[in-house]
Amino acid sequence: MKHAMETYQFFFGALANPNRLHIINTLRQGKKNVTEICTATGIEQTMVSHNLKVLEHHGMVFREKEGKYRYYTVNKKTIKPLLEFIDAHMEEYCCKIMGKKR
Amino acid sequence: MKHAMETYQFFFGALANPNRLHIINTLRQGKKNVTEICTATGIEQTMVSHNLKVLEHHGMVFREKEGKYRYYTVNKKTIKPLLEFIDAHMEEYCCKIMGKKR
DNA sequence: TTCATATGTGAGATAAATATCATATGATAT
DNA sequence: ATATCATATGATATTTATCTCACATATGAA
Repeated sequence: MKHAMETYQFFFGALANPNRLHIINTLRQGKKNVTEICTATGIEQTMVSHNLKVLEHHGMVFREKEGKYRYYTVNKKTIKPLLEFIDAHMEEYCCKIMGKKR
Repeated sequence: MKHAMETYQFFFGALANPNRLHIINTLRQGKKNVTEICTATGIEQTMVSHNLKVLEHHGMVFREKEGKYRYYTVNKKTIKPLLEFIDAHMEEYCCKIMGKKR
């Protein structure tokens, strides 16, 4: 059943990256344009653009044009419950693993 | 807030891999030992062992010893709702993306 | 139109994850 | 004790993802 599982690889692959998670996290505070994301996260602009493209393609963020700016918002309907679900999983099955490596 | 996000990278990193997803999928049918996982998935034994180790470390599967066999079970409490949640996300935000690349 | 600011894209360089191989350990049977 | 089957581990080879750089496009201002 490799086929059905490809969907999940697609999904998880989008989120298994520190820069993308950092961007998602900063967008949880509210919508931001690319430059604002850069200053908030300290990530270089072209890297931010590359990663925003991935996130948008995976439905994790949305984009809206405003003049010369592109404002991005996080997909709260997906991200919020997902992160909460993971918190619960980690609490129950991986308590005290983080803090060490991997 | 890179710190809080590391947890999520840890979590997603465990699942963003085709072999590990393949193993998880085959374990959904019921518990299997390593050799059974190999034949069911077609993945080489050492690769299966390496990946099972990762999955166990992340609380995605559990292991129980039975004589010379090690039986693995999937963490249904996490995996089942997670995959269903992703199905819903994909349906709503990524419909018709899969089938193409990435 | 020309310039400055904002953002996006492609390609090569770099880093990280995965696969493979050789071998180790552990258990049961002979 | 030895042989065999089951599983695990470590090191290197290979693949894949990420980062960086040079440049492209787009918008609004001067």
